[in-house]
Amino acid sequence: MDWVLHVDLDQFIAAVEIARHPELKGKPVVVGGTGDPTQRAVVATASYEAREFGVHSGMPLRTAARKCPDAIFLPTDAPAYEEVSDRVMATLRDFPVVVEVIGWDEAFVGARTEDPEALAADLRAAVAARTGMSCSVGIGDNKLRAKIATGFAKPAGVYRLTRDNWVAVMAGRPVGALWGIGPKTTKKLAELGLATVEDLARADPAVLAERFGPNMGPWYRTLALGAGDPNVEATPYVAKSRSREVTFQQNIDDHAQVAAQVAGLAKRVAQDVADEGRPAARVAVKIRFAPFLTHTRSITLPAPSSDPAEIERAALEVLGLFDLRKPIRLLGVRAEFPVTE
DNA sequence: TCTGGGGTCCTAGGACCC
DNA sequence: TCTGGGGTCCTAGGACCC
Repeated sequence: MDWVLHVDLDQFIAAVEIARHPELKGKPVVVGGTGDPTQRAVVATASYEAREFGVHSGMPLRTAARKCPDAIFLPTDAPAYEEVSDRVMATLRDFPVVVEVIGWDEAFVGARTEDPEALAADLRAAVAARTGMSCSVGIGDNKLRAKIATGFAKPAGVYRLTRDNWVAVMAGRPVGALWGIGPKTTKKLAELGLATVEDLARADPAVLAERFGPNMGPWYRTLALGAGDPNVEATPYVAKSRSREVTFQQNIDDHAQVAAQVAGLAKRVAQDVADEGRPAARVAVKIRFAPFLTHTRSITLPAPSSDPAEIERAALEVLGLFDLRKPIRLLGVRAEFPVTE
């Protein structure tokens, strides 16, 4: 029968660093930003040893340094991770399966087999042999179940989650265990008295629609039932937008400096748009004011354009829509491609 | 715990048109 | 006078994910 496997590399970024610095093996390693834990940046990945101290992805480096003072801090090196990631994905594609890449360190694998555990073991062995990377594999009858199964497989394991064991495994777990329900939605669901997956599965779709909208509300309930997309597709990724943003180590408030930064980001975005070979239809500017207030303004271009001068001009026009009296900690520029193409 | 960078999708209100 | 109903586009913001 048809299966969805979710392959997820274990502590991927830290694993790449440890592979090329073997002396780090067994030590708490934290990768993020420039590797300077006094800077404004967050943890990209922490090794399992660092996680023992409560360090996790997304945590400010400063906080990580406080929790784990002996950790080794390393800068993020995207090209190195991309190179290893490409080799992992190529390894998966060597199997008679469909591979859908969903990030540097994970992919869905669609396969027709009578023994998905054997396939998972073969994938794990091939990835380890070809790249030195350890991965975990979730087996499911759709993407949602496969993805959640991986959490139970980690580290370096395999786990199967299907309609047969969904209720037994998931019913009592908090709604946040579902892929697509984060902290904010968890809180709102709790206000409706819905804390567990079973609570959500039994909830009235009309009540959920009232609270979360006509699509999202009922969709949350289908997540709780374990419903998901069973189709794995190898179709290449087509970007809908390209963006660049920068957080300043010290807030800026000089208008000329702000305009220069926006122009610089616009130039980088314009290059990305040119590389894409498709014109942009909209240009947006994002500003995060101190302490942490984020606003976005955007305009539709008179006509889709790949012209760097036009994209820069549009970004500066959008910048003019903001009230710039507060200090700024982040600036971003985004170009969006036309919806229909 | 003073909170990156790069994305996606959904919601909702107002404009504008018939 | 104080008023419909639907459709689409534009824009801002929220939430989530890796």
